[in-house]
Order: sequence, then structure tokens, then C-alpha cells
Amino acid sequence: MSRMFGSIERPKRLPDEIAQQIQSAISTGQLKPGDRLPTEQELSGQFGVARSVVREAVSLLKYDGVISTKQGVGAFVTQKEARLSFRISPACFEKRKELLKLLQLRTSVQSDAAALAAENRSELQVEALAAHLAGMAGSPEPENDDPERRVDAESGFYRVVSEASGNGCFVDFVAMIEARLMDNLRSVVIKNAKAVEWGTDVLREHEAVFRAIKAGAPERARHATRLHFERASKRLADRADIADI
Amino acid sequence: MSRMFGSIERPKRLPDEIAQQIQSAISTGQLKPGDRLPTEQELSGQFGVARSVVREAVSLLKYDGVISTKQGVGAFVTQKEARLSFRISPACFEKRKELLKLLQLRTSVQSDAAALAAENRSELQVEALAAHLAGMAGSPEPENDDPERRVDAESGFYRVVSEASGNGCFVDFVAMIEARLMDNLRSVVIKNAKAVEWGTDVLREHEAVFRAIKAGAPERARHATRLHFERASKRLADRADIADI
DNA sequence: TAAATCTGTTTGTCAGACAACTGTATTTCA
DNA sequence: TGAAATACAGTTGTCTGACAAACAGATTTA
Repeated sequence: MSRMFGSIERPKRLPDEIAQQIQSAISTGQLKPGDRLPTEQELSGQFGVARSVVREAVSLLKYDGVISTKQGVGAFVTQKEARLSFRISPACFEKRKELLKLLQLRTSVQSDAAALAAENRSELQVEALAAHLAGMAGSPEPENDDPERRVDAESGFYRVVSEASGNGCFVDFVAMIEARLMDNLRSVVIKNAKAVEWGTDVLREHEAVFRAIKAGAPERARHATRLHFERASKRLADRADIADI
Repeated sequence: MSRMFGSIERPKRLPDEIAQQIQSAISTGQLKPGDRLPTEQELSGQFGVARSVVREAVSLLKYDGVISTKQGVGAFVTQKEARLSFRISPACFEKRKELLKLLQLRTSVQSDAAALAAENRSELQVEALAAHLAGMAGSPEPENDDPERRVDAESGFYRVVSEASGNGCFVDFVAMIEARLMDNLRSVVIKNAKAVEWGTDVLREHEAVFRAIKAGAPERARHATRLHFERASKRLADRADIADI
């Protein structure tokens, strides 16, 4: 087989880099389900790294179910249905359109978490929500305003909502997405928080969620949450310095 | 008959085994966020394997964001918010209560996918849905009945629904969960399909989803999907030979 | 006191070897 | 001739030892 992969630059983590290259070869259809990968020795030669590095890269992809190996035979690209984990691809943060899709998924999960929270929340959690809600209000004096604190309060609010759902799956999932968003877009989110009129419309959106959960009204909680996150998604995507289409 | 035997346990790979042990040490709180792991040499000694095996295990956990390493310093358990992927833990299939939580999450995502599908579906997708719907109907002659085919048709139906949403995040996420469920509970699902009165109530649930998507009615599609999956979850969990509490 | 240097530890990478497994070609035997 | 047993080559899985690179802390130096 001819050289399928180019050589690789040194400074980063070698296994991650190689795993990514193989992954993208699969994503682009260069390697299709059922195809056999080059042997570890060949890959090692093509990438110009030791076999142990290739092994680590392959083992990562194997861990995600993207490829599977058989001793004595080789490594093969699996069917798409064999995926064992859900990850946010970096592409989500490169194009506005992709980002909106990710936000849509979060909206969906978060709003159902709110509905469950309305049914299962404890009094303690209601208090925690109230505290976070208070933290989201802007300071009366503009010079004391702290967008970072408000953003963190908002994250905390919806984290408690997820916890109050009583369903760990929701907690884990929402936490993962929120963390990825903050890792990639925190600065944009902060800028957004600075610009938006807090204390009025947006805060009322959160308050609606809070009141519904406190009142134990699942449908209202669901709709209020959806309303907020749909609007927030739009605000964020409009502002995000992200390529169109 | 498409699948006569379940998958068999192959001799487990060392790195996976060790990764799992470390992971469970973290889950049980034996290792807390911020804690440093023993050095690779120590772990290699404790587990009685080569350092390369330990390295592979650690690299898997690192890939999920469960631990992070610093050259020259060590490996550390990260904060829970640093997770980079969402995986279904095996525990979900061990207890009825946990299984229901997982099904709840799928219900949430799938019903929103249906709502989006109602807005974005193409005519071609409507036809594909109709075909799957037809496949779900039981055969008039009981002796020709094939629960496996019906189950596959159902999976296919909701896969197309996800695709029709136009949002790849939904597709990937639902596909992953569905695959995990089938891997772990296929036999139960089949048994369930045999017992349930197809052609009447259940089929009507699917038809309601179909009509709503065809008619382009998001809210109706959402509710119809939710209704079906909530009932299906209950039926499945009631039947599942899974421990209570 | 502060900066620079040394030193030991730990992770990251490399190289080579052997074991375990698999598919295929070859041989053996009825 | 045909089928079973065997041998063989190729690949992944594991082991071992070595060195490079980065870091924390102690030591030395200006």
C-alpha cells in the first residue's frame, strides 16, 4: 500500500495527533467501514514514530469503537453503529451552523431536565437555585458589574437544575456539553453577558424556569427552559466570531 | 433469523482491564479529583504488567478527560467538569432504576429529534418512514410473524426520524444510545416484541409520530414520540430480567 | 535576596524481542 | 483423490530496557 498518511510535526502529543489523522481519514471516507488499516509497522513507518505510539493511537480509536482489532489479523474500521461514546467534534465550534446544532441538542436535554426537576427537586435544591438566580442579577452600580460571576451563576443554576432531575444521565451529559462549550466559547459568552440587558428580559427567562420548578410544573419548566436556551443560542451565535455556513 | 447467538466474552485486553480498575477507583472516591496517581512504574508493579500496558490504560482515561498527565510530574485525576466524552456505563443495564434513567434520556432526545424532523424532513424521508412503518406491522398469519424484523424496522424508523431532523448531533447521539441498548438488551427487546399486541395500540403510537412528521407538526410529533417512548420504556423495564432497585 | 544551576523523578518516545493468534499453504494419511 | 493435520508467515499483544524531555525542589551563585 502506498503512503496513506503524511509525516507529522513533533511538538504535540504524538498518539493524539495520529489518532486524529486516522479518525479524519475515516470521517472523510478515505477509510470505510470494514476496511483494514495498514499494519502497525506500516503506520509506524508512514508517520515516522515508534510502534508504541501508533499502538496508543489505535487503542484510543478502539476505545471509542471506531475501529476494532483482532490479534493476528489486523485492525478494521467498524460500522458506525458500534460507537461507544459521544464526543463533541471540534468542527462544532468552527462553523456557526454546527454550533447551533450543538446548542439545539443541549436545549433539548436541558429543557427535559428542567421538567424532571419540577417533579423531583428537593427544598434544598430550590434554595440553591434561588441563590444562583440572585447571583445572575447584575449589580445596581455598573462599575461593580461582573459578567464572569453572572455567567458562572448561570452555569451553576442549570447544573443544579440537572441535578434536581434526579437522573445522573442528564447530569453527566449536560455537564459534558456545558464544559466543552465553556472551553471553546467562554470569552464569547463573557462578551455576550456584558452586552446583554441583564436584569430585564433575560433574567425574567431564568425566573420563569425557577418559578416553574419551584411550583412543580413540569410542562411550564420545559417550555420556559426551551424558550431561554433558544433565545440564548441565537444571541450567542449572532455574536460568536464564527464563520458562516 | 438474523442473530441466533449473543456475542461471546473474549479474553479481555490488559489495558482495558487496568483502565477499568483505575476508573472504578475514581468512581468509588478512592481517588478524588486532584489526587495524583501512582507512577507508571508503581502501577506496573502493582498490576504485574509492563509499563507499556499501564501507559495504554492511562492514555484511555486521559482521552476521556478523566485524568490528565504532566511530563516530569505525574498523572492526576481531573475535575468532573473536564470530561470529554459521554459513555453509557455498564451499570445502566444492571439495575432497572438505572435503565429507566437511560431510557428517559433517549426519550428526551428522540422526541425533540422528531419535532425537528417535522420541520425539516424531505419527501424521500417521509417515504422511508412509511416503509419502516409498514415493516413494523405484524404479519396477518401468526406463523409468519417475525419479531426481529419488526424490532429492526422500529429501530430503522427512529433512525430515519433522527436523520430527518437535519441535526447530526441528534443522529450520532441517538445512534450511540440505541446501539448500546441493542447490544445489552436485544434479547429482552425481542421477547418484548413477541409478547406485545402489535397492530393495535403500539402501532398506533408509531403512526401518530409518522402522521405528525408528515404533516409538519413539531409539537404533535414531540408529544407522540414522547408518549410512545415513555410507554415503551415502561413495557421494557417491566419485562427486563433486571434487578430491582 | 533573587536568579541561575544542578539533581532526581516522572512522563514521553524509541527500539527490539518474544508470545499469542490467525489465515493460508503444505504435507500427510486414508 | 480428498480430507485432516501440520507448518509457516504475518499481525497484534506484551515485555524489557534505554534515552529524551519536562518539571519540582534543593543548591549554588551573583
